[in-house]
Amino acid sequence: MHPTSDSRLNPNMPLSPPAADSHQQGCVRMKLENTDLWKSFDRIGTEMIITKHGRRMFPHCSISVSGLHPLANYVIMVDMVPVDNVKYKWKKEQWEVAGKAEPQPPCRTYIHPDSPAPGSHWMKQSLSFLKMKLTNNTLDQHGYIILHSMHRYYPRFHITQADSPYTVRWGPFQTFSFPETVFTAVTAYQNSRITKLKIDHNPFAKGFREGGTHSHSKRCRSSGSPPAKRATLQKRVISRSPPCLQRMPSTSQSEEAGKSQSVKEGDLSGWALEQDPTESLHAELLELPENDYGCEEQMVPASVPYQPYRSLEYPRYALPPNDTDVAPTSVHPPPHPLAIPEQQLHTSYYNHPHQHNHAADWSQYPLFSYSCW
DNA sequence: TCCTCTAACACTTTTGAATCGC
DNA sequence: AGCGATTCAAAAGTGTTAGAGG
Repeated sequence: MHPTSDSRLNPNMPLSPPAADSHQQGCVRMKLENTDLWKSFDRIGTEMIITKHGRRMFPHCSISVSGLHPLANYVIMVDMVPVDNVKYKWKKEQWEVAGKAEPQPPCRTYIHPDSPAPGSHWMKQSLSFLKMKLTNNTLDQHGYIILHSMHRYYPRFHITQADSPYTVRWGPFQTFSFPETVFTAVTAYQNSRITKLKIDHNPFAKGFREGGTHSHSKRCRSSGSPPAKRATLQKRVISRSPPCLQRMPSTSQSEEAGKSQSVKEGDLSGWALEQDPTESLHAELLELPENDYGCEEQMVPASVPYQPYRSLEYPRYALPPNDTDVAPTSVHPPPHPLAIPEQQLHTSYYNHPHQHNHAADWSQYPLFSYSCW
């Protein structure tokens, strides 16, 4: 079925340009940009700090997209999905299961600040979710993604044709995820190897690596603040020369534009949408045949109950062609990570068949907060 | 006692307003 | 006057650590 048919099914769905027919959702491809960095962390066991006031991810999510219609508007968003229904603890230099998972916090979806934007914009350059923040504060008012500490998650990216975040609900989704982006949410780093890796790669952590205060900042305070300032200025002058290397220009600029637009038009760009996990609006959809959803979420299989929910909205698109950009595709959700030896965990467990024993928990992760619509 | 979480810390990077020069 | 480049200060962001709390 074609997107235009969707519009007929859902009167509120914005009409796409006629030419969009030639760019079916099934052709959409997504690539994780900083794969090597993610894999470096993944080999050790990625940990993401979450704080009460929100913490950015590192490595951050950066993707590139292709196969979109250049003129059609799309909304791109990301949410976090629990890998399993257990919580972990760090013991004897490794992660161990510490019991059943906490009840899931309100599910939030972070919409890329540029949304909505035409396909040409999304395909022009890689998309950064740098400003997305993670928190463990279930009462958070900033719209950050709420996670539980000591639980494992992975980011899941969604693309849908929509002229406004408000109309996303009615559109067909294409969902992507990447096996190397699985991480454990923590309030303090547990694995010292992760700490070292972050300090090596994260520029903000240089304050602890350089200046001689690393690990002893409180006891060995350096008195040379002015020299540090000079160094900063020199670096800035240098970095100004190639602006494209400082940050993603269009991202930051359009981000600001998006913010001002959000004030004017109530745009939800850059904000997370919240869903009370106790809501079960799509519960009736969870009984769909499993083979109806396999092609929709690519790369990493997601929760069984989640996929049928979306597959109902767009069961007509063909599987995207095999692409080296993506991880091995499987129609099965991942098995329990701990059912696999630790050394295999990060390399192959997504290819393992899965027993669908976590369906109820995963079904708590719909895409949106219905209270927002 | 152990585990988890929080806040303060020192430092770097980012951001945006102000200033300067053409 | 307008524009782009540069400067500067404030804000934001980082990992570490001690201490609080369960």
